[in-house]
Amino acid sequence: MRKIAESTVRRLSLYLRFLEEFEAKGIATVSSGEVARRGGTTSAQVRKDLSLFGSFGKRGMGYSVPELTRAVRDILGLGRPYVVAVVGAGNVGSALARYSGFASRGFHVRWVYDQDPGKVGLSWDGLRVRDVENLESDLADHPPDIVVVATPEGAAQGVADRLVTLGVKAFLNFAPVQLAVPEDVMVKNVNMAIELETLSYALRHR
Amino acid sequence: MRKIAESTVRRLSLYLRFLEEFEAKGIATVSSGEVARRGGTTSAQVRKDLSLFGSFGKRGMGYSVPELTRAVRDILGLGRPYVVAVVGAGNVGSALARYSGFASRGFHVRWVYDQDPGKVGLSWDGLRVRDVENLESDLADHPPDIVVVATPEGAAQGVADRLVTLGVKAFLNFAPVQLAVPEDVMVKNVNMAIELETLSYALRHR
DNA sequence: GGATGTGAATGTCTTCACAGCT
DNA sequence: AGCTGTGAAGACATTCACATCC
Repeated sequence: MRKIAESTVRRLSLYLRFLEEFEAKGIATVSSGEVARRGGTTSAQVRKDLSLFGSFGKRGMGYSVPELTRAVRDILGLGRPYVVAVVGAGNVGSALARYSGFASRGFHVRWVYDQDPGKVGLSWDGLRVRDVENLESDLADHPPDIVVVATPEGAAQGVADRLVTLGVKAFLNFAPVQLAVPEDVMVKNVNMAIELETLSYALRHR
Repeated sequence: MRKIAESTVRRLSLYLRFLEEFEAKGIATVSSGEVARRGGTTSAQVRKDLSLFGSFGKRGMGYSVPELTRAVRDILGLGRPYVVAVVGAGNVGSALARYSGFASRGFHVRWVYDQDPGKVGLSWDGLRVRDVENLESDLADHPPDIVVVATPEGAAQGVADRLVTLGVKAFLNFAPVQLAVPEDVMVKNVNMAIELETLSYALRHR
């Protein structure tokens, strides 16, 4: 399949949320315009995004909500569950591990790690915080699909290196460092400082 | 000033982090190539990003770290402090209110609100959680520069409306809804589902 | 009639490549 | 010689507009 822009994937993920709402309300069909209005974009954009993956609508009719929902879920790879590990049981790790929105989309946090003996052994919603020493023994056989890195800055690269060795192919990185990983490993960075600074930039320049 | 792409602003914010590290290490000058390598981009991109705002380097020499750091901080609007309020004292709100990285960049969380009487009155690192009823009486005279919306989905729009009325011009929205606000109000959305789903998309399509 | 799907046109961002300073 | 600053070229993304089909 042809290369798809990340912006397209992000919009599909956004549309999916609306589609799930429509489905929950029992709405049978939607037009590209309705999805667009909800998502703050244009009907042409919605149609183009979808058309990159196939023809899901009926001319004159719009899209069947259940069919399109299933199609988008499938495009996004949500047709199967993902095992997630969180490394770093600080503020961020704690919030993520407890966040129920993850599981409802098929992302199951099965492991939480920390280095601090004061945190190891604590139980969060039935999930025990384990010593980061156990990474290899726990995960060597079945590496998680996705690892959330929520360690302090200094520990992130070392943890990532160990997990890459174990075969982890996708990281969601909250540590404010650029992780160095092999070509075939994906890293998605989330950085609150950047989000706030785009706001401060905008506040200043208007 | 000409319109600057958000991607440029995000990169500048990233460069700033590296510049601050270089400055802390006492490094006097950097080239665009050094910043680029650190940030996973190209030297031409770094020079172009900076040139949109002025000429900060010396040909043949590179950029003075202290001068460039100051310039980028200024571009991003970080020359002054920002008062931040957090609405919603759940997992996300709690993590953000306690996150020390905010204050070090000049973003000072001065207010935390929740609706739940069980949370109101709790003290987090010296910051008392207040009842969301008090929004107007607390903030009418001096609305915060930025409000972090970390409420449940259903409460977000109502809270945003009240804050817009109070004069708030910038929101960082963690609630998974598209907030409707006037033209001159900025909303930056942060949505973990989207981040995870760009990863699941990538895991599926390779 | 009404909404999709899609080439073509437009707009935006990134990369190239080199003149111009130090 | 080395590195910046920047027009020009190229790549990429969005919007337009309309033929096509239900």
